[in-house]
Amino acid sequence: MSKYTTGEIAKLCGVSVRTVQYYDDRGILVPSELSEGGRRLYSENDLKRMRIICFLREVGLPINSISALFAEKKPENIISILLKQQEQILREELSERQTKLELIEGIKRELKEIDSFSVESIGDIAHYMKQKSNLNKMRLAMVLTGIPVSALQVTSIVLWITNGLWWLFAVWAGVSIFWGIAVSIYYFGHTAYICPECHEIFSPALKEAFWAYHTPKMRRLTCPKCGKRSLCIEVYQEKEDKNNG
Amino acid sequence: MSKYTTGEIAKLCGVSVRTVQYYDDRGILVPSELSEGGRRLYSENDLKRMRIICFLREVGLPINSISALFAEKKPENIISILLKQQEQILREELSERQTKLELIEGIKRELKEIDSFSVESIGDIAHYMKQKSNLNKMRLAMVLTGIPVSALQVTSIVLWITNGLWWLFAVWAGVSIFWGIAVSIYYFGHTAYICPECHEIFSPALKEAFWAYHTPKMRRLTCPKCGKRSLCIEVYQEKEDKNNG
DNA sequence: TTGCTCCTCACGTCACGTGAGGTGGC
DNA sequence: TTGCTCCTCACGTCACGTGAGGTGGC
Repeated sequence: MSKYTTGEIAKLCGVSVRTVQYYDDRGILVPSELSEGGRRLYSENDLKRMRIICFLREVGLPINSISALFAEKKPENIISILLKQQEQILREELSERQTKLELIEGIKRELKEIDSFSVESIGDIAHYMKQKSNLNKMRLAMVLTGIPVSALQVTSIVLWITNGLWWLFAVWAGVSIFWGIAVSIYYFGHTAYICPECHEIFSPALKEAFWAYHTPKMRRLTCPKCGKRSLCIEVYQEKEDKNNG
Repeated sequence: MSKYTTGEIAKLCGVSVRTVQYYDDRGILVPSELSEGGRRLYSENDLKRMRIICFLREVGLPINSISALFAEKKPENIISILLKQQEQILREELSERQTKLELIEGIKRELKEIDSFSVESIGDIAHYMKQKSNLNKMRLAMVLTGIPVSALQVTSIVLWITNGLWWLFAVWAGVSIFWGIAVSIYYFGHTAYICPECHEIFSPALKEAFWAYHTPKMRRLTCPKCGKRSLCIEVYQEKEDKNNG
């Protein structure tokens, strides 16, 4: 019977000597023999067991589970459960990394759009990205409520031209003005802006915000804290009573 | 100026109190004030900094990197590098989990095909799976070398029927017999079999293996160790001089 | 005798979680 | 006075890596 030393086992299984020693400490691969000098000697069966251990480790099973597996009288019963659990864990870890990657992708996109960026602006963008879905939901809701108003507009114009029905157009005018005011109040009540200079989050006066130059993501506003006028990132604001005096 | 306690900061950022304290220990978020009783008091700016830290942690950046980032005079220079590195790391971790998942998928498939399985058979299957690509490469090579032989066969038969050219068929017979012997020797020289009973890996005698009943993955052979005749898994064998006596 | 391998401590890793035992603040 | 929050140690996690200082085996 050929016997293997620690180093030989390590080389055959592609791990470090320390790992083989560690598996002895943890009791999952105790050498079947010790030399007079106290050195570990592994048998052919030990090598096979080590190969099994290495495979289970490659799959990601923790040593405790491997230990439990070998302690079991009928390991067949437990192995498939362990593998299923491990599969579940791996899937979760996968989607976790996916999320992190998407966060990085997101911030890289946003950083490209900003010319002067500081570390603080990362905080701003992070805030913006977290509230992004809320913001998008609100915008979608606004567009959806706008559909009947637009439909009324088209109908009223068509009927005015074809049938001379002027009063429907007048109704549309009334409704659309009311709708516009309501939507504006709602919208600016639920959005806030981040000053790129001092990173203050503020809600502008309705009339300033309404007429201000803006892009889909930003609006040129005057920061109430630093007083500078610049393009501010729009973010969603949770409705909460303000207690800043 | 409103001041936040440890617990408030923790709640606002969705982390534990211990985490806030830990960030103080690590020096990435030192409270701007302490109460007389020695309690941490955080300012509005501290909260913003904490939000940045939390975002960077969510992305997976280690605390050392965050610390380095804040220590930098021009953090803009370093942040994009850090994010790129992190992206790289995440991609590697992703493919690592992918590999582990594929290993589990593989072993689950193999386990289904075996009726009586023990933990040792997992070692066998792991061995088989590792050598699988080698085995497939060899089989492909054999098929490819077989193509000219088959082509010769078809040609010779066609010419025999249409032109009465019998000698080409004779040539084919000679070549194909030679090819068959050569391939068999090569094939069985590079494959081994695992006994499902005692998990011994052995190379059978050529003539037994050649005639034995087999499936694409297994062959019914007699194990030289335990003497039992059973369906053995075929594995690839690295060519190496054997020194077992 | 000289390399090489192996041995046993024992600390370090990473970002906290989890008590223990004590105290501040409403 | 009573809960509640917060404080500081300090150990535990997980699978080894990495010396240090010493020794076995060819």
